[in-house]
Amino acid sequence: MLQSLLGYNVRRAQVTLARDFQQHVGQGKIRPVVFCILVLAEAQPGIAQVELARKLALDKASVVALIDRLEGAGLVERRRSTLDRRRQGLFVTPQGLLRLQTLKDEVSRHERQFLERYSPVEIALLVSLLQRIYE
Amino acid sequence: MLQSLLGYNVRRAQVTLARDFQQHVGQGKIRPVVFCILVLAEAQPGIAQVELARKLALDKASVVALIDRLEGAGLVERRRSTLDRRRQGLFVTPQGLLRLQTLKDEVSRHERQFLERYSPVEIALLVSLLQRIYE
DNA sequence: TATTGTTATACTCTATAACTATA
DNA sequence: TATAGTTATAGAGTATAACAATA
Repeated sequence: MLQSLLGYNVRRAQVTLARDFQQHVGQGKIRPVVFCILVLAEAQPGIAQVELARKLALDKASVVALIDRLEGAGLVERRRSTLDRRRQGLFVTPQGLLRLQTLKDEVSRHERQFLERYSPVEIALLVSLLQRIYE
Repeated sequence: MLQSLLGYNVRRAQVTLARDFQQHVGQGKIRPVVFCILVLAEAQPGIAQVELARKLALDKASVVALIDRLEGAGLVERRRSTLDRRRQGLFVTPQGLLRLQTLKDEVSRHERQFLERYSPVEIALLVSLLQRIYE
């Protein structure tokens, strides 16, 4: 009966993926959300923290704490925007880019373990069905 | 690029479902995990706490805390097994059964909001694809 | 007035480790 | 020795509220 609930199945899948991520990515020190921040900042240098919060469905205050640690580790830096001085654009440092490359490889290996269980069509389908939940 | 990651999509879906659950079930006081415990205890009266932990992918110590609160609210009770005196079987109280019925209705309404977005075939497919991740 | 970022704070959720009582 | 349950504890992860600076 539990197995028929969408919420139960999504939660079990999420827990499984999160634990495997922790075991195989960044020696357990990089969380999925932090990885996402790095990826987004690389794709869109100078991205605002509010926008990260929106894209990751977090409160902006939570994002601040995450970036504090990333900045402390020298992987990103904040730069005040000259156009809108309220904004602190986020940039991945050269060291961060290097680290990100390693992380991406680890994430790929981690994901592959699960993607292997599907055909390409099934993966595309699964992703698109999941997006219908949160989009 | 993030959108192509299985982990990202599952996480976003899970967060969306969990927030909606909190808004629509048990006045925000019942968490998904707690609901699951009630359902499992109803389906299998006297179920052991270790087994709940296993089925919900939690540590047994975490289950103890959850059941403490359920017991405090009078929704379940522990009864020492006479066959194996280490075991504390879990039983839903009459009051708990009443409450569970309400919760089930609320969960159904909550789930329906999302299930509406799919055809029956798609739902079955989504669930079966998700199970391949955690089974 | 609204928005960006920040700080301080508190709460929830979970695991770990060490323990007991039973087996 | 192993298992079921418990306690104490600590560490995450997050949100809320109040604030400063800027628009």
